[in-house]
Amino acid sequence: MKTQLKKGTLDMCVLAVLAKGDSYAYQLVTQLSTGMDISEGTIYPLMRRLQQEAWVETYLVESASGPSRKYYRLTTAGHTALAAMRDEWRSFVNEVEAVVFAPDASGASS
Amino acid sequence: MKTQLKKGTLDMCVLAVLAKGDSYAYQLVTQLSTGMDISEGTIYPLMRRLQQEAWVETYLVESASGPSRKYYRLTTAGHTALAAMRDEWRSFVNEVEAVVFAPDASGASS
DNA sequence: ACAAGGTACCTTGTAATACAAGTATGTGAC
DNA sequence: GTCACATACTTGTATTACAAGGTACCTTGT
Repeated sequence: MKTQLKKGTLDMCVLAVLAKGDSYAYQLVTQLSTGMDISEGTIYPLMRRLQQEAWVETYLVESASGPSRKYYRLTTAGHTALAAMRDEWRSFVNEVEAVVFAPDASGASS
Repeated sequence: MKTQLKKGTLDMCVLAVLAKGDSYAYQLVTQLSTGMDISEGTIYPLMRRLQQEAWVETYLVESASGPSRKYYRLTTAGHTALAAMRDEWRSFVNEVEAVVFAPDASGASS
């Protein structure tokens, strides 16, 4: 999958997944890897950014099958940010498609 | 407009505009700046990339109002690449929206 | 007890790309 | 002669995704 297209969308995707329920980084990689394809080297810096923006907060939970898991929970600001990102994403997609799938572009035989 | 979202889409947008008719960089900036917002510092390196991929070819046309214009014309390979990009864009949007606008995400209580 | 393998965390360094700011040249207006 | 505009181009900076590596915990086999 094209790396460049993902730029700026992964934070929105992660926030959207967290909106459905708390999770931890390793699991997010697993969940999002079906389809979106995100890797560990990406998620950890990303989670730190989200936390620095105060969009998520963390708590530790012990695991029976490995080290403690650091769960992330969406804050109120996180929900707000997610909503804004969804809007921005929608407008962006509309603008791109207005250019790329313009009525005149390919179909007509002129 | 969010810079990061544009990553990887501008080349597709430029190819799509060129599919409707030849143009030169300065004009592309003007056209795409209504909506997409692309800047000169972006377009010139981008055009060179497109040319290196052999997706566009150039020819010079003298202008009565300034330096000669370097027009870009889509090659056959360029049309093919544009079609592939459109497909990839569509799948990408679908995958993102499957995550971000998932049925379960925001509406339900509980 | 020890090795192996999966879970889970995190940190480098690298590549791609968009942009602001600057350089240069031609043309016409004042 | 200077100013503004059209047009081409360059350089340096920021953001981000990723591969590759490293640490630590826990279970299972031997």
